[in-house]
Order: sequence, then structure tokens, then C-alpha cells
Amino acid sequence: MPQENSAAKVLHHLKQDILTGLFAAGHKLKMNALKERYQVGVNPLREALSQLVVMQLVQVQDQRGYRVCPVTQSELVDIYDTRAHIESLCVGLAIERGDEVWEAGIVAAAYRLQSNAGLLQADGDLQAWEQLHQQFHYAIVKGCGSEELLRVRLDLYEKASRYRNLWLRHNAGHGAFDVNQMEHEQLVTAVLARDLEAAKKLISKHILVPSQVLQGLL
Amino acid sequence: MPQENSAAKVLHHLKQDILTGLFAAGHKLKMNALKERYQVGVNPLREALSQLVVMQLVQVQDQRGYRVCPVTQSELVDIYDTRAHIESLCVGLAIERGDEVWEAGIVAAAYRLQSNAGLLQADGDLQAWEQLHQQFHYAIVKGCGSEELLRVRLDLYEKASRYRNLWLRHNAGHGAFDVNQMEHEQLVTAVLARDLEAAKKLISKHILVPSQVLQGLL
DNA sequence: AGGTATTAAAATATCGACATTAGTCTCAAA
DNA sequence: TTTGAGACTAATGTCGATATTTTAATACCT
Repeated sequence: MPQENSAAKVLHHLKQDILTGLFAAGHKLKMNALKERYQVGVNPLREALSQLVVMQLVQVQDQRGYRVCPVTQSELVDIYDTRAHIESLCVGLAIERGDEVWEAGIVAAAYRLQSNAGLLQADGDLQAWEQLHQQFHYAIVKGCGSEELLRVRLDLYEKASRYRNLWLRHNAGHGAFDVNQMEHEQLVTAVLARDLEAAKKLISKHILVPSQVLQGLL
Repeated sequence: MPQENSAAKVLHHLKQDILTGLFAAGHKLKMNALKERYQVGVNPLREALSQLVVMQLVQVQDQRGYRVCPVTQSELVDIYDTRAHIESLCVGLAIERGDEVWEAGIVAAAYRLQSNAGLLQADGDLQAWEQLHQQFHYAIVKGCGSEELLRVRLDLYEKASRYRNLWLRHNAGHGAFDVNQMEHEQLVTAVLARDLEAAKKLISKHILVPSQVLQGLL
């Protein structure tokens, strides 16, 4: 029975708790509180926290413990700009290299996303929708075939999560997702038509629009 | 006196020891041996190792300890291809955004690299040259102005280090660096002339050539 | 006898408790 | 208001107990 060690378990939970905003930006992560919450000793905790430091989700001050990385407007802009460039790169390579299985995967993911648009209602499950949304975009970029590039992309996606959750909550039930939905359709059309320039422009815009909305919120 | 904790110290040393190849790919990292070598307890060690896992330099198998990540031909190709794309992206943005201070920095770094070409002799200090080489390329890309993009670039650079050291040792004293030197001159010219297309082609090739040499060695 | 399965023993990883050390806060005195 | 001493809080590291894996040895079967 593969029982992963406690450091791995606490890493997973703690990461979620930070990304979803349960531990707010700048929040001091006290050992005793975390020990209590996750029911582990200090050593697995320190291991997990060390890893989150490398992921740039947590800061460490020597001899003064850990705290959640602050969110700033400049970081927001930087992350989203970089994501736009990287995602655009992935889409471009995917269009060059993708095969029929890749195309089918896109169609399937787009269909699932479309079918569950109801999750975007005011009382819907935004996290569930975001899951499908993520899978849709992943279906497109995985055609690039580069593990390293996809890993870089995932790192940035996760680092953007705290900001994205703000955007999701802000838009919930305001019909602001309609534009988003339309962009997805256009993207699928451009990608399947292997229209490189159009697809790159669309994906870049698709990422930068939420960034501009968020800049007004911070 | 800013005395960083022992986990940070051992992280730095251990990372170097892996990147320089002192601990070979696939090597089992036994706690007792590391404890002895770095003169620390197991906990700081586990912290450092956890971080190296996130950096993808070591692997962890539950209850079976840590070992240095293996090197593979496919990873080599993937890392260098991805580096070529990312570096090209950085150079492109730098050309668009760079100012005069940026230009001056490039000229200065190029001059220092040129002046110390003697380090490439068979009996030279290759690590010292690589330091200058790295600084030269950094002088160019830092003009892109994106912290996130530069961080991604640095991650890939470090991940490529183990392969690069092979290349450096292979080329030492064989005059194979002459082409490399010429590429640097051409790159500086293209960048300062703000010739986007030429610069992107040059930097991409500059990264991919060592990759092709290395593919023959593995 | 050769090879495989079983069991015992050594080695190793993991985790929590405790002691040490550093940082912070309070309060009084200058 | 500033400064310094002491108490308190929190982070860090070492040690030891426990659980798991790996190695070795022995017994068993073909």
C-alpha cells in the first residue's frame, strides 16, 4: 500500500489552502497552528514549507518563520504577461506539431466545457468550471509535445491561481463570462484551421483580458 | 550578522555538487553520507533535498530515500529546445524594450567575455569562463524587464547545467569555441541594431548547437 | 547441484519530542 | 521619547523511537 509521507500530504493541502485564499497573502504561517490543522509534527511541515518557498508561494525570513507571499499589482501584470507569451508559444508549437488525436482531444474538451456552462451561474460551482476550463486549454497546448515547456506553463498557471480566484468570484453571475465563452469558440476554430497567427493573437488576448480586469480590483 | 540556517547552506552546496557532476546522475543520496559530508543533522538535509525535488534535480521515492535525477537524451533535447524558445522570447522583448543602460551593459559584458577568452585554453578555468558567458547572455535578456520570464529562464539554465558541463569539458582545448565566439559578436551586432529576426535566429542557433553536439555524446 | 522461496538481520527513512537559540515584546529608568 | 534588561514566544537542530526496505542467509523443491 503506497502511503505517501506526511510531508507530501501536508504540502498538497497547504498548497490548496494558499491558492484558494484560505490563508491570505502576507498571512503568518505559525508552526503551532499548522501543526494543529494538519495533525503533523514540525519536521514534515518544514519540508512542505521549504518546497512552497521554491514554488514562490511562501516566503521565509531566517529565524522568523514563514509567511504567505504577498500579492502585488506588478506581480499580477508580470505573471499574466508571461503566461500570455508562454501559452502563445505552446499554442504555436502545438499547431505545428499536433496530430489527429490532439484535434479530437480539443473537440472533446471544448464540448465538455460548453456543456457545463451552467456552472458559471451565481450559485454554480466555479472551481468545477475552472477545472474544465483548465483541461480545455491543456488539451490545446499539450500538442506542443514538450514536457519542459508544459511544466513551465503549469508553474505559471498555479502561481496565477490566487489572482484568478479573485477574477472568478468577481465575475460570478454577472454575465461577464459570455465574452470568455465566445473566445473559446474562436480559439477552437483557429487552432483546428491551423491558423497560427490568429490562434496566437486569440490566446494572448484571452489571458490578458482577466489581467486588465484584475488590475482594477487590486 | 545574517547567518542563514543550515538548510540553506547545505542546499547551496548540494546543488553545486549535483550540477558539477560530483554526484552522478542516478546516484543514491544516503542520509548518513550527506550528514557526514555537510556536517548537519537529518532535518536540514531533508529540507534541502525537498527543495531540490521541486527543482527537479533529485527524485524521491517514498520510504526509499532520494537519488539524483537521471539524465536522458530526450530530456536533454527537450530542455535545450525549450531554452531556445524562451531565450528567443527574452531577446525579442529586450530588443523591443531595452534602453541605453541596457545597451551599455551588453557592450561591457561582451568586452569582458572577449578579454577572458584565454580561459578556454586546455588548462584554463572553464567554470570562470562560463560565469562570464552567463553574465553576457543575462545582460542581453534582462532588457525584457520581466522577473517571471527571467526566473523561468534561470530555472532552465540551471537544469541544463549538468549537460552543459559535459559540453564544456568535451570542447576544452579543441578550438571548438571559435565558432561560439563568432556567434557572440554577431549576436551583439544584431541586438544593438535592434534586428529582431536576426537576433532571434542567432540566439536560437547558439543554444541548439551544443545540444546537437551533446546528443552524440550521450 | 541449481535455483527459488522464506525468513532473519541489517540498513535506512521517517517522524515526533526535546533542548537550544534567536527574535520580539513589555516595562521601567534615563 | 529613547534605551536596555528581562521574560516570553517562536524557529531551528539534534537525538532517538518506530516503521519500512533492502540485503543476506537458510531451507526447500525440482
